[in-house]
Amino acid sequence: MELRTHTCGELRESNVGEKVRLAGWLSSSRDLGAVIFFVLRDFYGYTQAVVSSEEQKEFVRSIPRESTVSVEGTVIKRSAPNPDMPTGMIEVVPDKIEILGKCYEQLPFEVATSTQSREDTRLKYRFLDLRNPEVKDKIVFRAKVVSWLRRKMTDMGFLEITTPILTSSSPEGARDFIVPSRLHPGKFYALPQAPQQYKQLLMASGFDRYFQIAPCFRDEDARADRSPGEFYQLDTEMCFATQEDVFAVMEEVLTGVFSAFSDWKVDKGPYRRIKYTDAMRDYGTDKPDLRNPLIIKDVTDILTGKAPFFEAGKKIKAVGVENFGETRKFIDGLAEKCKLNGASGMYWFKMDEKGELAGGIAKFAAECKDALAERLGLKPGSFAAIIAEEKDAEKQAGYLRTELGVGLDLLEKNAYRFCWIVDFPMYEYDEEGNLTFCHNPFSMPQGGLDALNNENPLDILAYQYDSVVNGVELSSGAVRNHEPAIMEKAFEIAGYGKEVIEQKFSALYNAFKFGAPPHAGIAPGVDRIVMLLAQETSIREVIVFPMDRNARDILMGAPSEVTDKQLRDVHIKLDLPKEG
RNA sequence: GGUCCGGUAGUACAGUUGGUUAGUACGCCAGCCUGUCACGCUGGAGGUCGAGGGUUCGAGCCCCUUCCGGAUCGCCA
Repeated sequence: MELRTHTCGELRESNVGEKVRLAGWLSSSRDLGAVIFFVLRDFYGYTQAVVSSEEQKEFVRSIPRESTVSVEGTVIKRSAPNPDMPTGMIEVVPDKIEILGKCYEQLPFEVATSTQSREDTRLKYRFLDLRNPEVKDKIVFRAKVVSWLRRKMTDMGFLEITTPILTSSSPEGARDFIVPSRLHPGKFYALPQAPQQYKQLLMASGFDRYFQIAPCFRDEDARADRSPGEFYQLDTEMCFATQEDVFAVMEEVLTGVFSAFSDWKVDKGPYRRIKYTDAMRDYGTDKPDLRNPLIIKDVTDILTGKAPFFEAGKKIKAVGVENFGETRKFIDGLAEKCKLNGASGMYWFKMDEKGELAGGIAKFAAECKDALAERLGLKPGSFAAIIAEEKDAEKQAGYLRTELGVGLDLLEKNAYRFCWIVDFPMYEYDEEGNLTFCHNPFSMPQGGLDALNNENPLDILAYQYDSVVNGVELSSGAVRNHEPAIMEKAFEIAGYGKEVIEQKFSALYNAFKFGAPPHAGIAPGVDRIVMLLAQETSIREVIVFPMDRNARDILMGAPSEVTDKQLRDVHIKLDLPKEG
């Protein structure tokens, strides 16, 4: 006989009287003395069985929870149904109970409440953690989202092509994971940070519309919304496409997937486009949360010199809030957070019911009350918070804006608000004062070769764009630079000779000499899409076997030492710092 | 790498001003219970209080060092 005739989520009143066989994990048992109810759990659900013979009760009592068990028996109608359970109208009266796989060890946590355990314990016993339906369902959810994205992209005429995992190191961007080569002593593969060059090569080959649910590897530290080591992107690229063509496709895909998997309000395309400089000015970040109604205003012209701490040379930014009813404790807490974030201070005042400035720095600001009131939209009952910094004023004001919006509960509820951040600068100065690519060297500069030749590099914009939803950077993309001459000039400005392009991007550079199509693409982060849709704050909850935040796989014990032979094979001698 | 917070039974946590035998819940073990729904009730076992050092008559608690975990910044073209 087969191991099971039905799953544990399947039986209903209509099955009453049938002989069935179920298999699953012993989820719980309730020993009432004369009878024992026990519940089997599998991927599909729960089903209760009931035993009353002394022999069967003794056996059931001997089975440790979380063992796998099969139950062969008859479906009966329950005398006390459980309406909260899909199978709650019935139960199984076993003829035969068998242990299929015994649970020999004490459980490190209870499956039903696994999420309350420490994360490292959960990760070490991830296979148990995943038995918890609450945990498992997020992985199922992810699978459905990925499946939806695949189907949507395919329906829109994109071809799924997988590209190599063992590839070459690229010089820009994040730290590479490198893999030593056995056949080529002293040489290394690198795991791709993104399939960037491959997909552009596919464009040069004429694969008109490409996509891939692509694994990407970057050896950088983790964040709550950024898994260390590896993550997945919906990587896509289109031939003969403009920025607007990419936006149109992505607006359909992103609005589609967010609508399909959430009941929240979802922006429809065209999304708001916000120039990078405007985003920095109004929101203090290039990933603004548009659910937050607060806008940053520059008040440098009004307040410079009005107080000892508003000396010339500082940029002064302010955020005004109406109907402010919070306590001094809230204000002090806000100031404390701003300082922890690196601000030199946070200044504030209120406008009282008579329209006079009060509290905080009111005595310094009073003389420019009217100008401030107009700029910040202050009314009686309003509050204004101010940041003054020589550098990073935008960033600190952006942090203030977020903390105020969240702290005052001003964010729009149950909504996904999308925007495009466009017109990123092509170049910026690095810490040493050298010109460097602001985003990536593959983007087409606006104005092309002409702009590169004639404009101040810092004024040149790139066809580079990010999609942002609710303050999360969801994807990054660009119209690519497909002209060898423009590439050469773009690299020259950043201080790289032609030989650097030939060395580091030889394949692309070469390909572009043989008739390259204009092309553009983008790559939304799959983990982040799923995280946002699942309303999770930790990205590790939507990854089936996540690494811990130190990029270790506790379950598998990776990274681990290898044998001397393995090292010899790849021509590597370790040079480790001495212990202690 | 910096800053902040934490580490007490298998798990989650409490532990007052430094003071007798370190508690609670769940889990585990034993017993009772005929309709439970994470059943309930009674009893029991289970602790290197992360590690090392110091202060003290006395340390889970105070100090120093160190390890580990979490948050955050740096970093992530």
